[in-house]
Amino acid sequence: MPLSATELEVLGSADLFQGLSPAARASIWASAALRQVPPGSVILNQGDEPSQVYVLVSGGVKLGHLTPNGGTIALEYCGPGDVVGCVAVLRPMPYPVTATAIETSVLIGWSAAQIEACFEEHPMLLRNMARIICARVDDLLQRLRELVTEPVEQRVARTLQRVLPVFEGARRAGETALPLSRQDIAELTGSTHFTVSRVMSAWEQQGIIESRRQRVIVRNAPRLASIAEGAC
Amino acid sequence: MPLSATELEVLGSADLFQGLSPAARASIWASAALRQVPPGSVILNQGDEPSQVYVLVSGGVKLGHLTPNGGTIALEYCGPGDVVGCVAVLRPMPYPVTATAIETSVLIGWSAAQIEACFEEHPMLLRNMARIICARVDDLLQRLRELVTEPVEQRVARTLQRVLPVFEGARRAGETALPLSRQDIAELTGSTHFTVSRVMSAWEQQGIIESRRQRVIVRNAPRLASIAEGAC
DNA sequence: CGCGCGATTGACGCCCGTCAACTGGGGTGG
DNA sequence: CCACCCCAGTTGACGGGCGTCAATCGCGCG
Repeated sequence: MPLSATELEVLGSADLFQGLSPAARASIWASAALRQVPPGSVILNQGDEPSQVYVLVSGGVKLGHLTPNGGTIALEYCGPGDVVGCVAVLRPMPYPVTATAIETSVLIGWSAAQIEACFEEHPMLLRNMARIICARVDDLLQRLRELVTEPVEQRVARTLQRVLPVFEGARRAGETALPLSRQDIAELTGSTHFTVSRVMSAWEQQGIIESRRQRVIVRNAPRLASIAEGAC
Repeated sequence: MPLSATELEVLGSADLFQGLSPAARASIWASAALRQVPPGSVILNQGDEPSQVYVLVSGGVKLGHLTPNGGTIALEYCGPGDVVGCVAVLRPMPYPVTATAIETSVLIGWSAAQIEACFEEHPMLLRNMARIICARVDDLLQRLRELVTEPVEQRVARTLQRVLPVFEGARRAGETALPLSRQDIAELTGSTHFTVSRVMSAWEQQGIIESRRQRVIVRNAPRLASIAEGAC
């Protein structure tokens, strides 16, 4: 199955392939396998030996870390162009997260050996991969800081801000319905769906957001931003 | 100033240089500058533009992240062989942490341009760097999980366990005095020195640890491990 | 249309952060 | 060599944020 023009455009603007010549890109993409998955399916599983790296072409993927006591910590919601499984292929250790499709998604993937070969042939690919992982370090560090220093309300506000661009497709601002349950947001903030519900109920009364079952619409983004920055 | 035999041995077993030929190592080390710093001096500062990467040859370095409200989160205590500043050189963003010497330390360092040249000539160096950053991702992820799911006492136990090997030089087990104040441990656990003091007072009464001013000695490591694992 | 599951709301309590006061060990200067 | 003083550590009191549990509601998919 060949990629469509819009899919190729997505790949072309993906961080992983920046600075590579068209020829290099073509060669790298040629060795990839295409995979389409339905919503809810698991793409790779925490604890498994790393075998594949993917770049998301279309759809959406949730990265979650399972805790020993049955809870889960949501790490990131990925959109088109994002890399999935990047931390694992660079070293022989089990995947630290589980990746689940939240909608019908198309990915292109490489086996560990294939991506290895690409690294050898195109050093820039490895550079890009390293940079992407550095971005993840920054993100985790920020999350750690927020968890230690900020109350739940502020973290929820930050989370909504952070997730918004992922789901904004061609939508206009103020009209994007985030497909997130209270539980999803709790996992993103390191909290519980009870506390999240209380926070969001208060916001809805103030007109900052609007919410239906499993859906959140941000109505007053500036106000949300000020809460995220700590203005009470 | 040339490196001593023991210093060369430390560098040789550093993760960053694994898989490189003696010739490659010599070439990489030749382009490095040696730097010696007294205790308490700042090696690189959070927010500065990244200019240097270092490998710690001897001594000890603390990596801390400063929060907007004046607090600090301790990320890691580095020992000989560890890389300092690795996340920053791979991309043009300010250092996310401040590195401070906790004792007289010797480091070898490269400028961004120099390390760049080494990457080009020795791809394995970049591979190793990427792997080291992946290890940091794992560490941050684990810290995040602990912060969300575990009470302070458990996190303090984990912290002592984690920091012990850094300070164990040629010491025998059960005799290593960790040079950490209550405040230091609080910053490592995302807590306060009050709570840490309470936890450690209880432990001292049970003979698990012994403590003096700015010093902690683990007397009953197995017991500490069981607390770290959540056995109350 | 009915049922299942996500959301809401209240009650309760505990962990731990905050503030204040006190103690004592050890380094420094006289 | 002693005395002073600074700062890390200790301990108690207090309160609030938020996790936990239980009960109920009601949207929306099948």
